[in-house]
Amino acid sequence: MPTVITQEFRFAALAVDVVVFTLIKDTLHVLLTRNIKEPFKGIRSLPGGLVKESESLEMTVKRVLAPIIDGTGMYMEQLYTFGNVERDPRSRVVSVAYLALIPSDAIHLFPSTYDIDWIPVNNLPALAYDHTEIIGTAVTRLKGKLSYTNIIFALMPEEFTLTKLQQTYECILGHSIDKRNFRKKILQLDLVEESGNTVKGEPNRPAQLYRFKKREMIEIEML
Amino acid sequence: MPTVITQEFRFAALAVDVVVFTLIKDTLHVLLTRNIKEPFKGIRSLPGGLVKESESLEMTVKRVLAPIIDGTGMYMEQLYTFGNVERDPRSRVVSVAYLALIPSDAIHLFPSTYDIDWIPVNNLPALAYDHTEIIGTAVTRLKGKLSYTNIIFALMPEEFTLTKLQQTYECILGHSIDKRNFRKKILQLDLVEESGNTVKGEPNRPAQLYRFKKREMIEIEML
DNA sequence: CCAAAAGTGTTGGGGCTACACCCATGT
DNA sequence: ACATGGGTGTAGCCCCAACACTTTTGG
Repeated sequence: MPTVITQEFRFAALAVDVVVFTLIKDTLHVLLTRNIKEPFKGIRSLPGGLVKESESLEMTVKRVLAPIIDGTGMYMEQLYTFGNVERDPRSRVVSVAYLALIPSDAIHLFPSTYDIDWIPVNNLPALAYDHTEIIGTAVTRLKGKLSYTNIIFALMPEEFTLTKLQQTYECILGHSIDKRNFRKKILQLDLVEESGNTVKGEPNRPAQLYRFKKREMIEIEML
Repeated sequence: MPTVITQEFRFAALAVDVVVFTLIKDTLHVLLTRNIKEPFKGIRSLPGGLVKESESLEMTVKRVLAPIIDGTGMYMEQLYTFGNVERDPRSRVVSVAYLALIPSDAIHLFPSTYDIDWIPVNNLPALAYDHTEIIGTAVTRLKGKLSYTNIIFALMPEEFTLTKLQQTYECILGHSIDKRNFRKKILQLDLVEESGNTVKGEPNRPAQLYRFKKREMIEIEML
């Protein structure tokens, strides 16, 4: 690399795009905004923004999300960098995509001038840029991580029933799981503990509530 | 994002750094160059370079490697993007790191004015920038992929013995594997076939040579 | 004939899958 | 009492891990 980096190499803008997933009514949803300016006016896209000179990539992600959702304690990881020459029609923009997960009880959007919504990933409209591809990459990553990490904790509220946990796996993986085997496996892995509380007010036997012992990602053979 | 991307956002240079691994004498080696200019004169670093305006990231990787090694048919994947503000003392440089693998019979370096060598990953010298961290990330990725893909093909020559294949797994994973179980598993996965040739000229029983049926990466439960 | 690495089967145990009924509550 | 989801155990099978000796060649 050259000793001095000339202006010739500062042609690209650097952006982040964030794929925020959550679970709504047993369906995986992604956070989308609607562009208010050309060249994609009216078309939906992922929340994102240009990196500023004094910001790390993670800082940019937090800044971009701050006006939209409460990202406190949110799980976040770098997903992939999309650098095709033609991916942004305005000029060369290289985008570092991030994957973020928030629990289903923290999905409330802040009041905003932006037009922002949760959209089911299985029913996406046409999106700006290469954002359809980015979301596809994110879904693949999430599915993969479900089977060798405890990442699912990042989609669950503080307390939850084992049935709810199982449904979460099922609707992301796209296939059903045997109830007894699932419970044996989860309990044996020793990742959750009873909270002592139960679900009340339903016309059936009240379910035991559980919580994760640790809310940090570890690698472990799951399903 | 703004409609027009002003010069204010074009502060960063974009670079690629490539972690090229190969196997030499049953040890994982990485390709390192020695810097000939400040601020890291004399210090080793990964081969890399600044992305040009008309290049995709992959094109930059190929251009950077072309004078050094024959990368024809080389396996390559994007590894991670390193974007800390202070990672390059000269100015803001965001680097997209790539992981590349080449077979042990294709490691010959092109004659070059650069000072380039294969260095064992377990015995790295101090490196420039955050390149030690990048190599660490690459080793972790490689180990992980060994267990759920057939990626090892990218480190093997066209023909090889099963013992050699096993040794390759062992020295990357860092633990030994039972010979009979290993051979059962590999043959059952149906990834390799006998080439018909045998090793000649050794003072012991000649080993059968095998080749991979397909030299492209697939996901499959390995070890 | 000796040294060196190649090649080959079996057995036991643990984990996964498949499967059906009783329980506790609200109405 | 009934409707609804919660909660539980077992048996067969498959896969994995552990383990040692014979074979083939060159010198």
